[in-house]
Amino acid sequence: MLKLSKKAEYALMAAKYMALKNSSGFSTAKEISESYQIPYQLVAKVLQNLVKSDIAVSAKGVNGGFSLARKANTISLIDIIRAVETNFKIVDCMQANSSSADCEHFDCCKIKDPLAEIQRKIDKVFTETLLVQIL
Amino acid sequence: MLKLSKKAEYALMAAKYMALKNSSGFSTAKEISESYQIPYQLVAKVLQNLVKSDIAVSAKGVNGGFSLARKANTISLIDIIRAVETNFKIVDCMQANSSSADCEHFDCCKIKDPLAEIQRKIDKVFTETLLVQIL
DNA sequence: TTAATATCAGACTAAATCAGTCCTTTATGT
DNA sequence: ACATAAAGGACTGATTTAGTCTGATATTAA
Repeated sequence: MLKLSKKAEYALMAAKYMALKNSSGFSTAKEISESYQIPYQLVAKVLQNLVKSDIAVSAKGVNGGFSLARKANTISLIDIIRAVETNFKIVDCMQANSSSADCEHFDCCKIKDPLAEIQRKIDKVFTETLLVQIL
Repeated sequence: MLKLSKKAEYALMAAKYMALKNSSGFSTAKEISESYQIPYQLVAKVLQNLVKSDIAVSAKGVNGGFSLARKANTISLIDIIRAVETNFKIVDCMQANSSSADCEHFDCCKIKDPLAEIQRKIDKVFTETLLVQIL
């Protein structure tokens, strides 16, 4: 269906929230969750994913929270989405080491190469759009 | 996850099969199913969808089957995909008449407009790729 | 040093979607 | 009539996604 997951949506929203808050300290998961009506646990997970991918930094404890690790004009949407989506591919066989194990049509498939080109173009769209452009 | 459905894959494969067969008569669902190892019932449904969208024509009975309604250089991939996918949108609120009923963040959502632009670019990729280019 | 706050992390459940199957009907050519 | 093949609807099972629950760890402030 070519739909983004909720995790990807929440990641974009959370990144935008932090970018708008600028350098004025940390944003907590609770704060973002309540501002955007996103389930707390979910947005918390997403924020942790952003930290793991070095898009955000975190601080534990009182007055802690999350903030962006870099400026919004150095973060592309594909960075954010890949932080929460392991398999951002239009078909499974686009994966790096895919084989006939991933697709029963692997050998007789006639649309692999054209789809790879489309995949490349879609990646390009998300790569070229920077966080600063969605503020 | 931004993945194409199997139906979309099968539709592209079936369209390609018919295009390659050129004007030399009909292709049956059974024939395509066996050539590409696609479940018969599924590819049959997909072919029916292509007929409904005027991408293919069909003939019942002995010697019947399916063939393309137009030349491969006049059919874009988005035509084929939309024939089998009702909701080809990266987020639900991209739907024509969407409202807060479709998204609990409809009013507080801060990423709708940028995503609409991305949607437009993705549509463009599929619109500009013609069936003839995947043969 | 205790209480409150907030991230970190993994297991788990529920809901939704997708893929595939089954069955019946309708139409066509031999 | 009979074989073939599309049309179409209902249904099931599998997979994926969304969301929840529970507990641990780290930090600050009183």
